Amino acid sequence: MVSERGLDVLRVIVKDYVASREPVGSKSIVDRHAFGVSAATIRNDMALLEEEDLIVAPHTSSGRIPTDKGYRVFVDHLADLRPLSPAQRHAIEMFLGASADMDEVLVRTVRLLSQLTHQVALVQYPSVAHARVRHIELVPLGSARLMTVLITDTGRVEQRLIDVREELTDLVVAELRAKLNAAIAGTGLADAGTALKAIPATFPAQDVPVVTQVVTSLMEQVAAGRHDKLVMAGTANLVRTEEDFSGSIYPVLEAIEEQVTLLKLFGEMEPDRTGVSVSIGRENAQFGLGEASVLTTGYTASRGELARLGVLGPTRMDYSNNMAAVRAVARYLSRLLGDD
Amino acid sequence: MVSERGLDVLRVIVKDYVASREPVGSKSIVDRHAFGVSAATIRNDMALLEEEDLIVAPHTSSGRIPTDKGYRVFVDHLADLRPLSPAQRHAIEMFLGASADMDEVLVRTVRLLSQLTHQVALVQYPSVAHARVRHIELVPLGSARLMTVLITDTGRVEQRLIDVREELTDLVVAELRAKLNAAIAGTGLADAGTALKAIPATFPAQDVPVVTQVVTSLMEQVAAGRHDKLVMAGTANLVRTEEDFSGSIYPVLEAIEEQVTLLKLFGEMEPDRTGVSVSIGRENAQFGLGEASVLTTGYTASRGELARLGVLGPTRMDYSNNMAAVRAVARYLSRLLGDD
DNA sequence: AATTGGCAGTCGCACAGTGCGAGTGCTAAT
DNA sequence: ATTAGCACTCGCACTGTGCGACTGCCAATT
Repeated sequence: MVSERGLDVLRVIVKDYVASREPVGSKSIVDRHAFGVSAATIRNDMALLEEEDLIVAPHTSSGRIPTDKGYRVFVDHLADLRPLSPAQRHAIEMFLGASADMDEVLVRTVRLLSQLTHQVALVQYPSVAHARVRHIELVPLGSARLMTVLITDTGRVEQRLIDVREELTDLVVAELRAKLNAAIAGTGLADAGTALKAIPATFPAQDVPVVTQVVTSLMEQVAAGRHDKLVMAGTANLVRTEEDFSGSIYPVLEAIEEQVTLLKLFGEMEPDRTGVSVSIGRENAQFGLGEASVLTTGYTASRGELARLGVLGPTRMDYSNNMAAVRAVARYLSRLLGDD
Repeated sequence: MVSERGLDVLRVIVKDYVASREPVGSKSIVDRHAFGVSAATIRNDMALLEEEDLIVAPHTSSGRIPTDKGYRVFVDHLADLRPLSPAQRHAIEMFLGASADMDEVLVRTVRLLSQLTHQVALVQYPSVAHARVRHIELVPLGSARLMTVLITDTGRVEQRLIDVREELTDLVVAELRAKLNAAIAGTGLADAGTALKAIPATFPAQDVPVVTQVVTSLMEQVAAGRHDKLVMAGTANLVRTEEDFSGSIYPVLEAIEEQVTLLKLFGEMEPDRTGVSVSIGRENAQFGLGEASVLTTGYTASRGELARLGVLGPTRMDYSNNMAAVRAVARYLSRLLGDD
């Protein structure tokens, strides 16, 4: 069994390794930290830790580095949620200053988070699942193309192009627009589908096919509106930490560009005791991110909608600082977007 | 003076170097290409080319590699616009199949382009400068916050958040919405500002301050709507070509994330004889991209609006293929978005 | 005048050999 | 349980060396 002091040893191994990127040996531990025991004792503790698979020696007679399991124990039991530095608080305050449109807010948030953590930052758009339709707009583009715009009361805007097979006169467009808005403005996205179905029948026979096409597309759009979007910043930071990935960071960058993967990962993560959910190393292997860790937490947008934000970086990252930053930014963003 | 054959030599040096990433020597040239002369003759030509600063030897007695100037001459005079391979054409056709909303189209386009070229691909959103206002929507969020949505007839949607200082009743919002739409629906973005100014005066005195605030914000939004946006894909490709950048690719990735930089660069590039504009190596030094090349061309969105798309990669890239791909994708996108 | 074969000279690079130092595990003593 | 001592293991940085690729120049050839 690993002793109390043994866990302290694990803690400093994680900290020192994260800071220096070098395997840490028993000697350097007693030098840098006041343990009050000799190096040999530390060595015994380290042997225990290695038996428990919490640390490994990359090669005979070098210092030890934490395993994924070691990081897990560190995060769950040992990490002190270090409060943000004054400089970091200042950065958040600065950012809070101006508010613009929603896209802009999320872009600024994600940049802020990436600067605070020096990692890749991710912010999920608020979900539209519980939103209500605020307005539908039809925009004819040329003679055979129509753009539909769906605005929800949570501020989400979805647009879509339709190639209409038959001529669509301005008159029909205007009528359709009016009827659509009358029918579904105010209804929840979940119910909008049924409200739409009845519309085509109210048109003269010769317009039914084309109107049906438009309405069908709109129904698809309503259904598809639930898929989520991500904004991202700080991919350059991945390069900075390149040495922490054994092979190339190419597959990591690929996984990141494939947002679907990340969204799935986001979906699977549940918050832990600190409110920040952490997924470490091989726990992400199925997503091609076996050497990366992901920290996320939720934030609330308007109308109580929940979405997530977080950071992604090498397994060897500063969990204490990054967890604190993620939590702080989520709070600020919630306040900024919330209903008050 | 560089002879006709000398230029041929430059051409094969560029081609071979791009393909192999290794300095090319006189021997390998006569081996791989049927020049009908001996290596010594090629050596003489190469000495000439070096005098003209078109190629250099990275170190004594190694093969030669093209200079930026060499690439420039290659692009301007020697590159054959190789037609796309059947596989590439196929990829474009596949992509053409489905059409969805505008964001979706641009995202798919940029991914396609990055796959065709194996470089970072960039697509600029169509400019809104000449657009007309189609609809304005006001969405109250909570009690003290309002979201404004501006839809143009080119399919661009701009949204923005306002913190209203005073209570804004639903009644006032509805009235304001109606008046706004009556006043500026159909006017060009350029004229919208003046049309808006008169609105606040038509409200009862106690509502004037808050209405003025909303209208002012909208005017800003109209003015700001001209700033452009980029979508991007394939940053992972930069990592693949990392060896082509002398230092780290970190500054390159940073410059790319700073979209303002790229937009400025886009703005400065004029198409050349082939319709594709090329900026090579140190020509981009002011943007932190001194070891990169950028190929762009224009495409036309609906209503004849012009925007640009292109790729960015290491100076040592396959210009022939990439120029062809950029041109082909621009054509397809123009057809897809065009008025017909 | 252009081209060619020959030849000496240069220099990067891959490779093997070596010594150093950091760190470990084990054991016997406290 | 803790400690000092010690033999042992390896990674790593350094060095020297031989090889090969390529060039530039020159005298001979067409």
